[in-house]
Order: sequence, then C-alpha cells, then structure tokens
Amino acid sequence: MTYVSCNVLAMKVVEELRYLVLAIQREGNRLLAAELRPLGITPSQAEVLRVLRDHGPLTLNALGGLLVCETGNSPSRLVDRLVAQGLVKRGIDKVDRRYLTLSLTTQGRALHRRIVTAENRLHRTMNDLVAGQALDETISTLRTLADAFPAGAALARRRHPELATQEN
Amino acid sequence: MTYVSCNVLAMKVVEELRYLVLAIQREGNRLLAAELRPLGITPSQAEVLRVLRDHGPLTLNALGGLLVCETGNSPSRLVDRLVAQGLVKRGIDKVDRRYLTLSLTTQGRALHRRIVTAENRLHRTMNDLVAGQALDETISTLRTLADAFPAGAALARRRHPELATQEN
DNA sequence: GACCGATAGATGACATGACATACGTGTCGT
DNA sequence: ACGACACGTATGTCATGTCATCTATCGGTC
Repeated sequence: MTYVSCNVLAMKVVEELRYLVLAIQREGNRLLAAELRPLGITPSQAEVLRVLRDHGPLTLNALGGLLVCETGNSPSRLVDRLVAQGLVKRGIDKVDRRYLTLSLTTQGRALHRRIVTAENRLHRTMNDLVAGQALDETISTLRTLADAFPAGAALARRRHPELATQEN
Repeated sequence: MTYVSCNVLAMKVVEELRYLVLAIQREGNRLLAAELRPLGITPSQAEVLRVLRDHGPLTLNALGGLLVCETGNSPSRLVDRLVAQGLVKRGIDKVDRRYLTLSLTTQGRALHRRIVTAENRLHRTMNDLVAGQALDETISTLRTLADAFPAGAALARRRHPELATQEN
C-alpha cells in the first residue's frame, strides 16, 4: 500500500503515467484529426458539435463547462469557426443580451452523424489495441484522477446531466 | 472476452477512455505549466531539457524521436526558444553540416534541477489522487496502447536506450 | 436616472502542434 | 565535375489552448 505518498518509486510510476497519457492523447488526437479531415473539421470542433447535439441549446459558458478541450475560459473562437461554417447557430438571449444561445443548424446535425461514424472508426482501432487488457480497472483509475479536475467534472456532467451544478 | 471487436458497449468504453485521457492530459499540463511558470519555461520545453540531460548531445531528429510532445516533424522552433534563453547550445556537426549538435548549457543543467523539483510537486499531487487505485494494471493497459504509436515508441526508447532503432 | 460592481463574452498575446513546403547539404551515379 | 536524389533542418500556415485584459450588459443602490 502507498501509505508513504512521497517515495521515489511512486514518483516514477506516476511520471510514467503522465507521459503515457500525453502520448496516447497526442496520437489519438492525430488519428482522429485524420479521420475528421475529410469532413472539414477538427477534433475540438467535433466535440462542440457533439455537446451541442446532446445537451440542447447552450450559452457559451455552459458549453465551456461541458467541454474537455478548452478548459479555462470561454470557447469563443472555437465556436466562431463553426458559425462561419454554418454548423452552429449563434443567437442572443432576448431577456439578457449578455447570453448567447448556441445550437446546431440542420447542416450541423447532418455533419454530426458523419462525425459519429468517423469517431467509431478510431474507437474500433483503439479497442483492438487494448483487447485483453484490464480496461475496467484502467477506466476506474483514470476516472478517479480526472474527477479531481474541472475537465473531469465536465465529463461527469455529460454522463449525468441531472446533477449539473454549473447550469446557466 | 472481446472477440467481437465492434460492439456498442466496447465502443462506449473506449470512447470514455479517450475523453478521460484527454481530460487528464489537459489538467495535468495546466498544473505542470503553473509549476513551471516561475522558472520561465513550458512543459514542452521542460521535456526537451530533460531528454537532452538524459541522452547526451542529440541531433534535432534524434531529439524529436525521444520527445512525446511534438510528434510529427522536427522541433525546430521549440529548440529555438531554448537556445534564445541560453539553456541549450546548438552546434553544427563538423563532418556533416546538415546535422545539429544539441546539448544543455551550464544554465540549462542548473534549470533542469529546479524542473525536477517542480515536476515532483505535480507527481506527489497526482500520486495522492490515485492512491488505492489499480495503478499497475492501468500503466500496463496504457503502455500497450501507447506502444502502438510513435510517441509510445519514444517512451520505450527513453526507457531502454540500448535498443534505440532511431539513432542518428 | 446615474453610478457601481458583477457577469458573459470577445480579444490580444504567446507557445504549441500538425501539416506542407522550401532550403541547404551530402551522396551517388554517370 | 555535374546533376539527380536523399536527408536534415527551417519556415509558412492554420487551429488550438491558456492567460490576461477589455467591452457590453445587467442588477441593485443612491
């Protein structure tokens, strides 16, 4: 057991975890970017479309609260490009003109279906690569780690919309 | 067993894995960036210093082969900033003028020691967060996944310099 | 109604990442 | 020697990410 939280071995293990996560994120993102390139969008843009598809119209802040990419502040520029491509509709709230109302256009919904197909190709590839590994334990460990951070909380909110505390 | 590599459940599990990896990478990078900011460098720059410290003088290509960040092509601009800060010495190979000879300056070695301290603060934080989880299985799963890609191969080369196939 | 603080979003600045392409230098065939 | 080709590096371009700062709008107080 690790009741000594500060020993050299544990540091090395955690460091390898950090680099593995970095490597997998990079390569996964490259593969996904390649799958999405024919569709004319990037992985981050795909995530926006997916969140908007699953969680109705959102303000910019609420969207940011559900995104894993673009943690910090509001994803203004990310949304800009989607609006420019006609995939997202950006309205202004009539009651409070500070808020935006972001939703998919018909075009955006159509593209979303092709995105799912592209993502599934990546997921099949990844699934083949981790076949036979202890996936459940891995997911559990990573969830524990991720839940300590805002981006992990965003994932939890996506899993359980009903307990969304960052609703606007 | 997953002899059906294309079922809906497996797709969802792998997708969650992808988003967890993304979330952890993002937040870990943010934390590390915060730790390194007082030192005036970024996480990517720290990785370069670390690799140069551990693996002697390198050409640009060889450096790129050991980095997890900056997968694709050569990290010219990344190195540029380190040279500008006086942390890395960039020489030209006398025999073949195409090759660079990258090594740490005295300043770079000194900063590397402070980097290790900063990284260890992050690793302690992460270690506390995953205490009690199945770390070995997690590392094993992620290694299997990472090893399928160039960035994972870079990590393997860093672990076992003797079987470096991409030596220059 | 005018001011003040708070909140939502936009923008500027900087460093990555990724891809494509250009440039300089070496090697090899002739 | 010369030209074609290969290889290492540099550069242009675009889209992120992150932080800091700015602007617009709202609510409340005087």
